[in-house]
Amino acid sequence: MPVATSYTYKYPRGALTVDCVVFGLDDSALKVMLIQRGPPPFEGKWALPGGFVRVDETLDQAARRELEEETGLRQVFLEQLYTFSAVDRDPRERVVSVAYYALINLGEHPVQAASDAREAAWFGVHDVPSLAFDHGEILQTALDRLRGKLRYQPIGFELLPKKFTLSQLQHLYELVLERELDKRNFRKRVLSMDLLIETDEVQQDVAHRAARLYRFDERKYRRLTKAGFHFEL
Amino acid sequence: MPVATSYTYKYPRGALTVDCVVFGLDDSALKVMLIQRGPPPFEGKWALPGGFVRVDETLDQAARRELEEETGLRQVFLEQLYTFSAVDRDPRERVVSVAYYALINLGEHPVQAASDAREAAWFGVHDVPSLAFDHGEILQTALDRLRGKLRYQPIGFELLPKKFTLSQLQHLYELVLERELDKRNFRKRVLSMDLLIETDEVQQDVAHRAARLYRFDERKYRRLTKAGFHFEL
DNA sequence: TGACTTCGTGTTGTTTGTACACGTACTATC
DNA sequence: GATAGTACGTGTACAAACAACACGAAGTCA
Repeated sequence: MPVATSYTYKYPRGALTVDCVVFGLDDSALKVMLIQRGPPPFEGKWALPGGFVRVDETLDQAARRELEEETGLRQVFLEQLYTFSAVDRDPRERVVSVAYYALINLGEHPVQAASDAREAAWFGVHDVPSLAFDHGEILQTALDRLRGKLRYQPIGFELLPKKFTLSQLQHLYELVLERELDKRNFRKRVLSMDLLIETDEVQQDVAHRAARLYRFDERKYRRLTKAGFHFEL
Repeated sequence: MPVATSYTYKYPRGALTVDCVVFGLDDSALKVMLIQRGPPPFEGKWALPGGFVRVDETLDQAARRELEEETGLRQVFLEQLYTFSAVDRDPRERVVSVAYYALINLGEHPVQAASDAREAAWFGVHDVPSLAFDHGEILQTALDRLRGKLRYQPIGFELLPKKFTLSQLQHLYELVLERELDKRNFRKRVLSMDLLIETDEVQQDVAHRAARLYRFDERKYRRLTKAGFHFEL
């Protein structure tokens, strides 16, 4: 550890943080993970997980580090969203924040209690309390981005288990896009892209006829993408 | 002016800059504006216009200020692109840069010589020299974004004069998307959106039959957008 | 007046999108 | 073991959108 206890610059510098909007899919709703703040400002309020960027790490690294420190999540889909810079967005001092969004499957990524004992919880995206800082605006931006991207990039699969049924996939699209889709037409389109691998397994433990499980063929998708293929649902 | 000559913090802080990718449309090609660097590092190399963010301004404000200072451009279309944060992207010290892209019409926005005497020039986007810092990567990201957005947002009009011909519009799409479009089909689609206002003027000073001039109906576009309309070309 | 350039316009065949219903497989309960 | 309940998996027909394609008219210039 360096002994230095302060750093001096010729001009004032704002601080730089990352904030993560973590989306998860419950069987019934699209959820977002929030953390209850300990220290002021906004003590006790809910906020997005995030924190200060260190001087020797990239923003992606910072986002992944904070995500793991505060929620235990590792190796998730994570993408930069937007950089927020309102001068008074943090009441303490100037803070610019680079927002990220992450997509995880709730079943395969149980969220551990945060290591520093702050409480983490899932909220339905249409049922979040008032948030600290400008995190409400960040969340709204993330939702818009997710809705936009879902149509023309295969990011929805990040919200599902590796093996999933076509009904689960359709349900996910209906939840995010907020409109109903026709079952037969949806299946026709999805399968016509030829990017799903039909496994020989079916759903377990359901109280009705079990549906077939599929996997997303990511290798094939990447191959096709390089050849100019354009995903769209 | 404050008397203080230094600012001290408990932890080291990187600097924050903005960089602008300014696209302009010449009659024959899509161009990008570059500035020749004076001081080291990368002295004499071409780079994107940009500079340090002040502690009391937003990123948008910083981008507009730098754009005006270095190129004289004001009141242009400007949108945040991405934030670049490779630890060694600036050899002097840690610098995180928020990239913006701007779209201007070359005829209506002649670029003045930069006030601080650095040279500014336009380059065809496929004909740029090796750039300072990671500006080559930033430019490539901006090009990808422009190509992607052109399809589903009416940003192309920013590159044209207020009154333009359908051929100019088509030409722009062909230049950016890098493929030929069918004239009759293009016109049919554009006009069917009913967002262009036919003026009673025609092109001037051309050595052939003059084409009719149109204007983009931005008010109507905004109105329709609020009602759920989705632009697509 | 003739040569040259760009403008502006419709139709047809093909592909894609959309609307729509029912028998089957399996589980749980009585 | 019969029955009720639930979600699964499938095809067709009509409408709309897309793609391919050519030529006469308007205007300038020499």
